[in-house]
Amino acid sequence: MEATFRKSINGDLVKEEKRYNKLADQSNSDKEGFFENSNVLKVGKEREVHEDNNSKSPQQKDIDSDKEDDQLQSVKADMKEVMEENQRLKMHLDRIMKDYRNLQLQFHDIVQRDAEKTNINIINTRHNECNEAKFVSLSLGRTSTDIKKEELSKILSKDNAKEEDNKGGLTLGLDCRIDLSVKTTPTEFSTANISEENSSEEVKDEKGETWPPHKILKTMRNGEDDTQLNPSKRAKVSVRVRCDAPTMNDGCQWRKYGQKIAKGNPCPRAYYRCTVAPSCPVRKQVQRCIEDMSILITTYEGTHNHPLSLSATSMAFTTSAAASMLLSASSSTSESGPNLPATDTTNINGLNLYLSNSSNPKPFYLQNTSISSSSSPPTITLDLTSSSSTSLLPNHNRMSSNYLPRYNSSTNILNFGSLDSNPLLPVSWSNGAYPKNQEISSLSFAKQPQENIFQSYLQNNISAKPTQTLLTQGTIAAATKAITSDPNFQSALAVALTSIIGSSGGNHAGGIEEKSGQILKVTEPFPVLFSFPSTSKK
DNA sequence: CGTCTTTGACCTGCGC
DNA sequence: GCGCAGGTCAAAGACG
Repeated sequence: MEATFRKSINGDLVKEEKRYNKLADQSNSDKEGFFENSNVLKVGKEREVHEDNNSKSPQQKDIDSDKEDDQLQSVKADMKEVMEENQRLKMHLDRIMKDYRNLQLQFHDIVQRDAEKTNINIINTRHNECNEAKFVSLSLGRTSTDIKKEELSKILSKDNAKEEDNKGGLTLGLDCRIDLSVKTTPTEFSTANISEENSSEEVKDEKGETWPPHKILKTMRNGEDDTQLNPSKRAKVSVRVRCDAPTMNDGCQWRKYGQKIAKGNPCPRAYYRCTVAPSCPVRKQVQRCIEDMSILITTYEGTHNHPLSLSATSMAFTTSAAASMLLSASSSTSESGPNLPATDTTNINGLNLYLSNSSNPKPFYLQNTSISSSSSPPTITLDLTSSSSTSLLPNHNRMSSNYLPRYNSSTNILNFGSLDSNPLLPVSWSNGAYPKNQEISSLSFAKQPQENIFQSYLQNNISAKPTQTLLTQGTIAAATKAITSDPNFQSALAVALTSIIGSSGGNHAGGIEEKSGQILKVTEPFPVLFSFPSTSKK
């Protein structure tokens, strides 16, 4: 960024210098031209000059010399202006560079401090392994590893190096890695940590040889631990959208690696692997809905270990938010016992959600195997096929419609922003409501004011105080508490969920209303995982 | 020629 | 142990 920044600033300076030089040249050429012409007049066309001089009156000569003086004066004035402007720009550049360095130093300090605290927390946590701990990962698609203190500077320097290489490409800097990679209890989101470890593993071996993805996967399979083998700890996020294209544009690059005819659906299921980074473990399955061929079901699994584009980040964010709810619900409901029928209505952290089996998909449902003792991984499905998703809670229609992702079938792009947002920029990380003079404001890349619940919530509750608490475990707890206790978030989430459920035809929502007496009111805090659920290998 | 897709073979987990 | 189904691999072909 610094390099890019320098380039742009320097570019301006160079332009100014060019302009200056041009003016200088012009003035010189004017002068030279004047003298040249004079010479020509004197030497080449002596006769003419003679005649000319003779033909000109003394008054005309004075007028000519006045004109030349005026020209010279104006050119000199221009040069002076340009030089002053150049000086101003240079001073501006210096000031900006100074600010940038200060910010960089501050960030470095914070990361270092957090690493120290994290290490302390890890030690404490290991002493209290029997105690359950709730985790929140705020990695927005990228995930974290147990970053050692000394590695931080490397990472920073690497990032800087990348930025040096990255010519003008903006990278979303919200990938601050938070992780507490400790031995986890069964209720913790260990899969996320595992995938993070895997995903962030060096793609190169000791010899510096780059491994192809399949080799990495094989290695990962050999070295994995038990939790990764446990399918009940994997979580998948399915997204149902109406889409005519073979696959929807979610901002990532995918490579198809397989296709199968699954039982019960004549439409083949396609398997895609994320190719943005060679070691990225994220996969997705794409299959047409048997009931409605226009509906495309995309199932995401795994955690991206690389920076994401804005639109991909949006998808990662939304799906991981859904996954977090699923995992939260999973861990919560599993405590109530494994004998609950899979289609039972279960109160999960205050959220009344219908659980169902995969053969009978509902517009929004949890497929919770920890309840049904099924072997399939838990899956959460987001149904984006309904156009009007705000049949309930009319007072919140505008909010919920803005908070819900929409799929634009014409552009084949999933849009997580507001209705009037640019479809090419599904999520803007800036917001008109965002307080100015916050350090995080430097992370704003888009300019459309939006009312996306997640982004605004992040901005208000997490991003707004990045230097103080975001990277500490205390912060994590605080953020979890803030997220889950904030009535705005709760109501917005309730609206979003209600909208999804309500859009399905009212039966389920009605059931919720009847049974709970209140629509999807979040009554208890639940852990939030802002990253993809992990990929678990066989 | 490199990249991507296709597709049959293979592997693995699970139920019987 | 066997068969089935889901998931993955990798060779071959297509494509730009």
